[in-house]
Amino acid sequence: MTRTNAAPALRDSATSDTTRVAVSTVIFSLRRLSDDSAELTLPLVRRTRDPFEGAWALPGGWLDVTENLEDAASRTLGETTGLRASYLEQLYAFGDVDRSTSRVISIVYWALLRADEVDAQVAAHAAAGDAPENVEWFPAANLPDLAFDHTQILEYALWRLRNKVGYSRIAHGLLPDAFTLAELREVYESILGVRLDPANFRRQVEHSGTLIPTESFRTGSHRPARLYRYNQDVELAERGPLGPMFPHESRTT
Amino acid sequence: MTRTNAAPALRDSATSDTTRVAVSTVIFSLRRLSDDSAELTLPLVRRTRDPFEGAWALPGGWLDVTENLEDAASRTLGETTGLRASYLEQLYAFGDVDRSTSRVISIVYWALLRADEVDAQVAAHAAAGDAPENVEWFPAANLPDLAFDHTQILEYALWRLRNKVGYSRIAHGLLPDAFTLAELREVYESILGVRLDPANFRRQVEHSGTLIPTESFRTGSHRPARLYRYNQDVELAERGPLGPMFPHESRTT
DNA sequence: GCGGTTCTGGTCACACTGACATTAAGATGA
DNA sequence: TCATCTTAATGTCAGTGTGACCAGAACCGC
Repeated sequence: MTRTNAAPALRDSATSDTTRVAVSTVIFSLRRLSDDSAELTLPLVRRTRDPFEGAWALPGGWLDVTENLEDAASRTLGETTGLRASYLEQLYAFGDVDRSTSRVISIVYWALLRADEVDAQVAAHAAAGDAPENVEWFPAANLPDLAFDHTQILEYALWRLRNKVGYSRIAHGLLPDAFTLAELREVYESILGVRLDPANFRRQVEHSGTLIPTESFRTGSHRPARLYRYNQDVELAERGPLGPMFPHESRTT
Repeated sequence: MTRTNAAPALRDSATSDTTRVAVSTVIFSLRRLSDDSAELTLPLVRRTRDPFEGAWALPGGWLDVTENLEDAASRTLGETTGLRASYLEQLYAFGDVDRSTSRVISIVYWALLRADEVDAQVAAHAAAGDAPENVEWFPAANLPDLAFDHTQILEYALWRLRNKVGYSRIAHGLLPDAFTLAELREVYESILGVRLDPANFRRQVEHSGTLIPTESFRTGSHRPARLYRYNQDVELAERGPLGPMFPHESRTT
């Protein structure tokens, strides 16, 4: 768990003239703020090797010859966060000649983690005092300078996330099994950076057929809100002929 | 012009255990049929080397260490067709371990070629008798068996094209500078495989602000149709932070 | 009980769209 | 010459989805 690879690291920057392939992942989750609003966050890894040593970078690593691209993304995602993604999609292949000191093709994925799982994991690490070295969560709206072209990569990932949230159901990937409509709406609001009308939001999302109402309610300081579950029969996002996201698993979860 | 590379060819299938990077491109254009309808077509390259020798494959080749990904796609596209793409976009990076006899990562692009330029090029080759060896155009609806996983790649490219045609202006990439609304509608119809109402189509596309009416008309067997030009101020497709498609060029065309 | 806040359901106007009717304008053939 | 055919272009109408907004329901804390 404590072993983490910062992507595009170079063993040997000058000698080799071959092209190497790295896989990195932009990992999104939500963090609850003190004022009870939510904020988009993502984990970064501090580089420990030569180019950009000490700088923050996307989690990732070299592609193993015997490893599928998506598996590499899942693996490094697990190594940095200890979790499994609720959504994982290829973002883009970056391969400009001058993006690193040697020729590196970075195949970048982006992922969503359930906010509750991240909170639990972080709390567990804090309790045990074994928080992973060199990994830190940053608010997506306020990032440090990043190594290589990772700033542009992240910008593009954010753009894709904001776009996709508008025409798919990926927002559910940040929430636990059961959630209120207000919580779901808050996900949209923190990703898009806008405020949505609660009544209209309810109408749309209820009418979409992706939610299953439960008989439970979330009780708070005000009128209790009904809890909903996500309809597992509906894909989080249409992927076309690339098929379902995790064909290796049974869909019984 | 006659030199063509079929993508993922292997010099040596067994010995090397390194990962190699290839760039392939799915090239779409339109062909006018005898019944005066239009058909989506694409060029394929016949493989001349060991794995899948003799089979049809996507145009492409190995990535040069000193070459950007998009440049490699442009280059092989030019080598197979002798033309420049009016639209070029990265499709996906395919990298499953078992997709070839050795480990090959294929970064696939897809492109649109103007139908008139393709027609002119094909006619010129026919006249000069120097038609490129091992290159043939196939209707997208009726393709032969392809080498490697290229059939799935092509299916995905078609899916992306059909999707994108619905929310962007890429259809213009298949047409010459001036065109009638009926011709533009025909592009949509042959890509989507549906028939569109001429009146409603006109309303939508006119209202979108991407067309500039000219004072010329196309005269045929019936009432002449006004010719339109594409509004160059509008991008064919929104690309987000990846920026404009060809930042190297001036936009004065 | 009362005020405050959120949840939930509803109304209304507006924009967009699909279906369809109608006129304009040229080509063709009797 | 002129009726007919076909496509171009404009217009109408009903149904749908959406943003803005209102109002009652339900609970908390005082």
